[in-house]
Amino acid sequence: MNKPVQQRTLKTRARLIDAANAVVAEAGFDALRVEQVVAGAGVAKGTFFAHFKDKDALMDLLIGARIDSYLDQIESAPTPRDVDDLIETLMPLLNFMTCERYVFDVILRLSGAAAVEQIGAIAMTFERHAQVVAKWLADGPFRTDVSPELLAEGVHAFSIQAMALKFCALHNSQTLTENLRPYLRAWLMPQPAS
Amino acid sequence: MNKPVQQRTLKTRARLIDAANAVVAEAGFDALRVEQVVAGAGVAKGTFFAHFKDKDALMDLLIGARIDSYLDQIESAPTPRDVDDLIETLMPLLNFMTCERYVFDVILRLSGAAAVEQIGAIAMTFERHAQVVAKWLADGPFRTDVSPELLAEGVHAFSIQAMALKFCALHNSQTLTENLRPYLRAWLMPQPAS
DNA sequence: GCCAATAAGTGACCGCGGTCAATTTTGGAG
DNA sequence: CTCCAAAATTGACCGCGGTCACTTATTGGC
Repeated sequence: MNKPVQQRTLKTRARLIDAANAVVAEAGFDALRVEQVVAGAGVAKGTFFAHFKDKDALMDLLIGARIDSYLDQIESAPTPRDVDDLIETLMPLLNFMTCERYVFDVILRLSGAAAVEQIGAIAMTFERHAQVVAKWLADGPFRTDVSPELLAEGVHAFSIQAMALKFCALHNSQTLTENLRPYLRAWLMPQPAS
Repeated sequence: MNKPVQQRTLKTRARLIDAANAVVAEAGFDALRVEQVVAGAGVAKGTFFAHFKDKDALMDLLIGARIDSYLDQIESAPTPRDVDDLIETLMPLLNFMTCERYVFDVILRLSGAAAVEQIGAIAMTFERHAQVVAKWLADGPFRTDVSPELLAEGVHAFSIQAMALKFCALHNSQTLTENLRPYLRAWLMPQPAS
């Protein structure tokens, strides 16, 4: 039984990821060029694509890792007591997801995997996000006529909506928080007329 | 005062759009190549970009026009009496928006204009969509504790969510309609526990 | 009808993501 | 140690969106 993966492979992969992180730190995600990454890692272009299916796969890794670290923070935060509390807890993540237009686009594009066998880091974080939020919503002072899972999916949908508005010239006069609050109030604590 | 736009310009533009529509009819939006469009129109590549800022601008026009025609149908439909009725009325539009993964991506990307002066066709249709739905929701048997405008934005957010799930391997076992129904029931007709 | 001034059109060229046949490196079998 | 098949790497090449200095057509003033 062969050692299935060589040491060299791991080293090259690490060099590519390090180089990519350096480029991102320097110039942001949108400015990342594959040629720059391979130059920084000291390998040929083809090597990059032997390690990553395409540029999106690298972005999935880089962005997914950061989302995951935000989720770590979120998971260790206390259960929010109301909508404002919930929003405040989510804000670091939402701010990261909208730090660049390009980042938001990549996240939307990769948040659903086309096939089960190619679920990426970002798609995983979305599952995790839903679970964390659902657990909160089951405990909190929110509506109980629908399942916490459905509520969490709604929080997700409205977060996407609010983030999209941030990039829209017609609606970006309000902050993300201000956009999100009325949605979540109406979603989580409805007061329908009798 | 000069005639600001020449006849030739309109003719070339029309030829480009015709050629683009022919390509789309033949092979779909995703397969459209600028080189194929200019070949079909009998002009040089540079001419294309004198008429459209980029390929997305052409897509905005083509896709926006189709969305608009679906909105015409929707607008002339009777006010929906319940959630299922609403979904059925919206379905032709939602089906078109998810006819190709590429089309959905373009719509998401162009649904918010980065600057007011460059609001495109798709962004316009989203405004129109919100107005049509808001008018319906004001009349129908739906919750009244929040404004019809906010309700309409929610319908939009959940529609996007349901469409995204259609492209997601983890959640595409249900149809778009089945995904959308529980969201809209919970959003438009909440029954919170007393 | 002629002549600038301006608008429209051209195509060679570039940037960058992605491919692949050829080459080098690796690690275990004999 | 030698050999070799699989794994890793290479870099020339391609596809395609987008640019721009230059050419060609149009139009209003004389």
